[in-house]
Amino acid sequence: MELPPTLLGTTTFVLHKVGVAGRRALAARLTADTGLSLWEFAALATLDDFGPAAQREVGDRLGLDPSDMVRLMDGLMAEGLATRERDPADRRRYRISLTAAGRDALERARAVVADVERETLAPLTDAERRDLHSLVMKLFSP
Amino acid sequence: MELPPTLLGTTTFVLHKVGVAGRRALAARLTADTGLSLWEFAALATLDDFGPAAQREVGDRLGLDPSDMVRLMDGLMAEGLATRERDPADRRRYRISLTAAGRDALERARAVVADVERETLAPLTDAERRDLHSLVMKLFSP
DNA sequence: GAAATCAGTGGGTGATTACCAACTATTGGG
DNA sequence: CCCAATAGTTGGTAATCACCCACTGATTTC
Repeated sequence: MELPPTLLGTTTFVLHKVGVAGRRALAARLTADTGLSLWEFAALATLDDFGPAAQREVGDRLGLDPSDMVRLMDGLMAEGLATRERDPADRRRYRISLTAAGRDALERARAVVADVERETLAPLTDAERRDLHSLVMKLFSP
Repeated sequence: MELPPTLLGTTTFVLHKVGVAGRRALAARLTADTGLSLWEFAALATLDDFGPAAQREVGDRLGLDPSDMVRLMDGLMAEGLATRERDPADRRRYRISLTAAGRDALERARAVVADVERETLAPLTDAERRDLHSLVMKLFSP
């Protein structure tokens, strides 16, 4: 596919293409190898990185609508990866915790993610990967 | 929004977020300032970079389905930005050409794109922008 | 000159994403 | 004690994207 120079010269355009392709590869391998969706992986990672939290808190961190969080969490409960208990201090909130199975799934998912990451960044040297990461982090504001 | 380190440490994740945000900003400003969609801009740029071409050829370059190309081109015709003539050498094909208005719209669009590009890449120095562009180009295969 | 191929067209589908409105229950401030 | 705000839930909608199939008219291949 010979794209026009005008588009190839636009960093935003190429950045978007590469980002979408990377995400698709990641999502495909993640569901194939662990059965997790990207959002499920993100939620598990959030719970592991920050510890048990209310549903709303996880949703806020990930920028996910509360109503979508419900459905996401329903899935995690059904698969036995997390537990949902009412917070005794504030019975409106849940306290979502990872189960042992959840931590296990997360570990496997991390390995898959690292694997796909290596593949999609294969054209770059280690130094270039670090450069790329620091550059996109500078652009990442919200 | 304090995202979990696991996600922030994943280049693909940050790359995708930045790419999508950039594309959204680009699309919004483009339609606001010129009335063009991103695809319309891409099609105009393709026609300008490579000269008049068949509808199918433009679609192939952009990776767009033929049936979607029809609808895209219909829009460009309706706005008077391109003309559609049968190729006398092969009357199955069209010969799509830019009109003067089309070239004009493209010039204005280019300026908007350069403008938005400057804004979204503002956190980077000129050298860093060049680095970023060459890095993502290395990752851009198809 | 019949058959296979190709450009363009019309009319869809299904997945994804990202929302929104309205409701329950619980809580905290005044 | 009452009222506003909050956490969670249900049941949607709208936009976008990336397809797919069947068809027409024109061309190439055999």
